[in-house]
Amino acid sequence: MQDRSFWLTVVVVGVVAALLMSVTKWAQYSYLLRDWSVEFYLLISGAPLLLAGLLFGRWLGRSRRERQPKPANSPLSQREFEVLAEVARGHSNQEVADQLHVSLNTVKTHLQSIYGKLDVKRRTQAIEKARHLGLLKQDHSIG
Amino acid sequence: MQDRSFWLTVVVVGVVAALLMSVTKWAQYSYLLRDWSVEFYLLISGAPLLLAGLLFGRWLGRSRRERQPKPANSPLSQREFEVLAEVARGHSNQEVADQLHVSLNTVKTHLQSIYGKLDVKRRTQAIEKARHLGLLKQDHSIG
DNA sequence: AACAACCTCGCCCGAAAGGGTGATTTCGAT
DNA sequence: ATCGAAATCACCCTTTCGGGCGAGGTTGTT
Repeated sequence: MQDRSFWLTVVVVGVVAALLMSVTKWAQYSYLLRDWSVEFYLLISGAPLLLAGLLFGRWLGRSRRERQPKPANSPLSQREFEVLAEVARGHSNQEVADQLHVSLNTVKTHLQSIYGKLDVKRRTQAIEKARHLGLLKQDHSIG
Repeated sequence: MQDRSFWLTVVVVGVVAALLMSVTKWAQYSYLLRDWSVEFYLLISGAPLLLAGLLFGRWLGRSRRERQPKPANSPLSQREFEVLAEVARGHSNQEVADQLHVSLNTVKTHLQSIYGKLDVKRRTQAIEKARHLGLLKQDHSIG
């Protein structure tokens, strides 16, 4: 992955590492720490740990996810249904990606298979057909 | 106007004029006509008349058009409602333009004001909101 | 183990949609 | 007569979508 969430993670880790180093530096000036010794490397090693934690959190969030029910006779898979439901609420692909905690490319891939399964060419057609097939409720309500 | 229908008209008129000239030429060779005289200019002057007829037909078709009913309390104008209804059926802007016999730009302009009136940013949102407001029926049915 | 289905993601490209400006015409109300 | 809303259209530019490719990992079934 080389998209938003990746770079977001990089930036976050970078900022946190910088903060940690600043704090260490301050502690040094305040004579709380004598030099860049054990504590420094300990704090710096915290960055990779944080990164690991973030990735693990992402993985966890992806594993046990509250999944909204889908019709049993649906040609769409669970995930595809979730994507289509978000799309039907008027969200953009990016918004759906953020909502479902996946990348933009993943949403687009899901949409491709949705279009294939429903035999349509556009998202609006997919919505209309899904509604026609009883896969979507009449009103998903927007703000 | 400098789009599809314009150039279509130009092409049609051009082809018809060419045909007329060919017929005249043939008549000449067949000794039915002696030279490029009165008949020639008469036929050639038919082209502008045909053009005028086409434009008039277009104007007529635009004037008395069967308009589908719209909710009385709608914030949308008659035409805007028609556009939105077509969009809700899953049609592209170009398809809507063809359906309503207007240009692609006109459809896009209508959509802009629709988005403004419904306070949305995308066509899917407009559909959802209109459905929520009771402006659109649940099922517009697609092929 | 092998297979299919599903979920995830990246990259590239072309088509469609969105956003803004400006303009003309028509028509009804003031 | 003028004023505004509606409808029509063009041109420009940016963003979003759609389509196709490949490619991993997981899960469940045979």
